[in-house]
Amino acid sequence: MTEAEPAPEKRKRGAKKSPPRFSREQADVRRSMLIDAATRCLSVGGIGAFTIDRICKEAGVSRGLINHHFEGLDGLLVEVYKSSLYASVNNQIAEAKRRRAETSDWSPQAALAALVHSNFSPDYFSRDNLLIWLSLWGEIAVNPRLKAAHRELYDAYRAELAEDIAAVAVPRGRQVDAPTLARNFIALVDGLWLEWCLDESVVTPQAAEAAGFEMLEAQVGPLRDS
Amino acid sequence: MTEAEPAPEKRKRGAKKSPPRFSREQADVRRSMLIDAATRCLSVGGIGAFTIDRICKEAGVSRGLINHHFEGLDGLLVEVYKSSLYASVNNQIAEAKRRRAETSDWSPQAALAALVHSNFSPDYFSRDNLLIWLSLWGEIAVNPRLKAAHRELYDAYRAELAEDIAAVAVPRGRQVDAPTLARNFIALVDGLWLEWCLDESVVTPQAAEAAGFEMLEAQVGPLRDS
DNA sequence: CGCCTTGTTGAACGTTCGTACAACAAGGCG
DNA sequence: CGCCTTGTTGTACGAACGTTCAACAAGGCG
Repeated sequence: MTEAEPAPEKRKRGAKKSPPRFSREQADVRRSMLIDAATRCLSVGGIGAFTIDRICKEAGVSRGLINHHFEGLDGLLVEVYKSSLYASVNNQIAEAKRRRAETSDWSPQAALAALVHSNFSPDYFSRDNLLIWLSLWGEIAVNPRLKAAHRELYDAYRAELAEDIAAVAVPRGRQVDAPTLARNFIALVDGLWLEWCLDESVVTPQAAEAAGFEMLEAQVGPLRDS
Repeated sequence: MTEAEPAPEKRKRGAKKSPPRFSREQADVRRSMLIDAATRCLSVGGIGAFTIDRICKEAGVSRGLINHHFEGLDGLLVEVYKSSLYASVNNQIAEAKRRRAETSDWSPQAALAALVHSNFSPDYFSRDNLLIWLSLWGEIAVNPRLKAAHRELYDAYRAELAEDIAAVAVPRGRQVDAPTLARNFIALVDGLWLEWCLDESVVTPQAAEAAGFEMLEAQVGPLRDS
């Protein structure tokens, strides 16, 4: 819009060939662009900014493109969920599984500490990211399709965390209700994250991480011995 | 709408006087009706159901009434916040203050236990109620006016909880960081509440209350001695 | 009974929303 | 160079949105 307009009048036949008005992209590339733009809108204006007009303007494309690449706006929202939440959580699960399998390189407590720590990395424990989650939580509570996906995702994450906890507690001879502890830990992290997003003066990411470790260490013993 | 319609045709002059088409209410009464209807809409459909049409239909009044009693739809949202969240939290604070002042009737640990317990009462720890909070959290993160109100409210609640914690810990000779513990407790409760709303199979209100007490008792000693 | 206040109505308006679709053009291919 | 595929555009459309406001009428008062 702000670029220099190249002669608004109709081009004569003899004029030089006009520059391309747009570029064609592979379907995957364009989908990623739209998902990224939609995610950006969410992190700025919440679910109220999740509209065709704003997303397309943010992506720099025309209004018709979302319905060409996705099943309506709802379809795009599901893809944003998968791309943002699903991908990042599944990534955490996959890395945790890998660490727990490599018993030669990773002690159980180091693997658990790494999983806990990853919850508080700036990429994840950020305000932008939380605003996306907050918007999606509000939708998950209402949208059955998202709700089912979210349950499956959280179940997997909770199970992985419980396994990591048990892998530390059992050799130490500690009697721990690992699933319950995992559930409470996740609740604490989400709650601290929420508080931080609504009022950043209440808690720092460092303090939140300390609180998370303290909850676990109270039951399974020290995890941060470095 | 479902009432028997009394003769749709135009009434003749000689006909009996027609029944009132609506009833006039005091401003306070009508405001309460609209706030209640708006709250109901939020608890059912989230922030997406917070529209003039649905709220007025839910309240059984015409579309023009919201703008007559409130400063637009945003004004009504602020009133819903004050009515739902503000009122219930301030109520908890007031009761906690009263209990803590009546040292003859309430021991410090009983007062703290009562405050903790109130977080899990069915009136408060309910799915309907959480959907309202979830909707409002999403708005608080975006709306500066709501954000300021929310910070003030949570600061007051956190301070009261910290005082109740200190009132138990100090006589027992326990060294406790009461403000931090209060903050972590609130985060845990909100997180458990959130998890329960998104997937009720993960946690029960009873289990959530147990988790809350355990977090506090790990630092200040037993609270539930009955 | 008739007036008056004012809570209430409902239509009208301009805006924004999501979707559909015909027209367009970019880039590959022969 | 011209055709063809298909990603992209931009308009059109109906529905729903928030707001405004003139008209209405319910209920109190004299």
